[in-house]
Amino acid sequence: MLNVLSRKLLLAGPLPEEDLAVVEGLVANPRTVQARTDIIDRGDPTSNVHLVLEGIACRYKLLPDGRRSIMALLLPGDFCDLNVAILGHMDHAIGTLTACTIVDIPREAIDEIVEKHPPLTRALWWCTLVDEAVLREWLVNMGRRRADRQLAHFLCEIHLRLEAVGRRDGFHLSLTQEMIADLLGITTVHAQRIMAGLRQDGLIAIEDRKITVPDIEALRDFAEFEDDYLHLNGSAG
Amino acid sequence: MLNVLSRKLLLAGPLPEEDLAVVEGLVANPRTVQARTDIIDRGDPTSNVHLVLEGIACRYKLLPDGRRSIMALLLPGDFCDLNVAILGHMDHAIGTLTACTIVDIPREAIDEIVEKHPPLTRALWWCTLVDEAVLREWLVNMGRRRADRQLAHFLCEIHLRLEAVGRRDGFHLSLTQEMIADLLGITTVHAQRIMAGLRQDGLIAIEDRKITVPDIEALRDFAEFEDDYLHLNGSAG
DNA sequence: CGACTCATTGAGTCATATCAATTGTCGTGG
DNA sequence: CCACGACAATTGATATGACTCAATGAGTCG
Repeated sequence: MLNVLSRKLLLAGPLPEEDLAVVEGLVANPRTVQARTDIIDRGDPTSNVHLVLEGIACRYKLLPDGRRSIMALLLPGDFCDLNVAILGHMDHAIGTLTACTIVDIPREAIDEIVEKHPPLTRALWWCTLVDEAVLREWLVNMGRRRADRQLAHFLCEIHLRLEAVGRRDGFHLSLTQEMIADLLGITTVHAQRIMAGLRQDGLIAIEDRKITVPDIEALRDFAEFEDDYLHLNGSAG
Repeated sequence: MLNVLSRKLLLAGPLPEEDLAVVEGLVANPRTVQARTDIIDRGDPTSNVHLVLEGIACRYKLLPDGRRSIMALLLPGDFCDLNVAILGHMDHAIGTLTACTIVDIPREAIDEIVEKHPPLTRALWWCTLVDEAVLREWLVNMGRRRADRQLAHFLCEIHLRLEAVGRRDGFHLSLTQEMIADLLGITTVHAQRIMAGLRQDGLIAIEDRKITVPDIEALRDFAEFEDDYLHLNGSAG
């Protein structure tokens, strides 16, 4: 059974046995981090590379007035700061939303991969490009879709991303309404409103603060969701 | 006098003479492209690399209902698709907003740089990371700022980015209200409204469809603009 | 005295209502 | 393509009450 990171990297295309072994070796000494805890703060110098093994983390910024904006969700298999070392400092913070398992990877391990394992390097590169593509789609989502469709679109994406690394298991998302509001760029009150709407329409179900999707196809239709931006079709290269 | 690309790459840090010469060599056989013309279409396989020498281009997507979302502005010195070759296909289109001068760079030239010129490779990498940082800031901008402040913030960014590559010359931006609306995720009518508002407050001036900024400091204050995300301080590494 | 129950409290979250601000839609004319 | 007006829809601001859950501390029983 492969770990999440291997599963994710294989989405970019096949990897030689040797490289896969290297990947498996990277995931060592995981540590647990509580929910709502910063992993990296804005302004920090860039040090180790962090990988999410379990749970949900996010990139975020705080505005002068205290409001928060979440710019990316980091799911199992996602790197927090693979390449930010090139930039001198972090221009945003990274924190957990739920309890997480994190692996710290020494930057030298990455450097060695870049030197000695071209196929694996390519896979890592692929990851960062997909992250960027997701960011672009979020921008479209935020700019051109109403909050209810935006949430639907977002849920479709997370559903697919979790499935891609083998973490579907029924797909239940456990985020507070405040977190969802910060994700969608709306207020918590409005988040409540649109969630109530989607629930009434049977597009989502909520029990015990967990969101589930009874009919993913219906939700995709509602959101006008097209998944090409996630580049999961393995047509890399 | 260095060309725009050299100026931009030097923002990442110093480069050896040899690498600078390579950069200068890249910029050959520029061609002119009319305003509102696609350079690359969504779904296209990835081929040559394109570089903007003059004018303004953008990344954009079209929604099923025909609305457009502009996700990035490509200014002189910006690459259109430096690294997208890793992904099999373009998930968005790239088109000109104003008339542009474009250089087509064979992908092999990039491959050679990656093989033989580590400092230059690092500079190219820096470019893509800054692009991503800008994308994140746009997401914050769109999610958490009112349209007028959002426009102000956007103008501050363009001002700085043009200045960084030596293209300030008074800073006049010549975009239609529709383009600005597609940039900010609003309607053209609303774009008209907020532009009228900023003009009334003396924060921008418009003449002959060109936006100018009489007092950049006042605009920065209004937008609560912080420029750290552009990583122009040369503290790379 | 120690272990246990069980109100009380307070923080955090969710649900809902009302009113206001922002933004979209449509239409008209320059 | 820009300007502007009138009206509608979406979203924000503010307030209130219900609910959960953990922490606290008083009281009870062994």
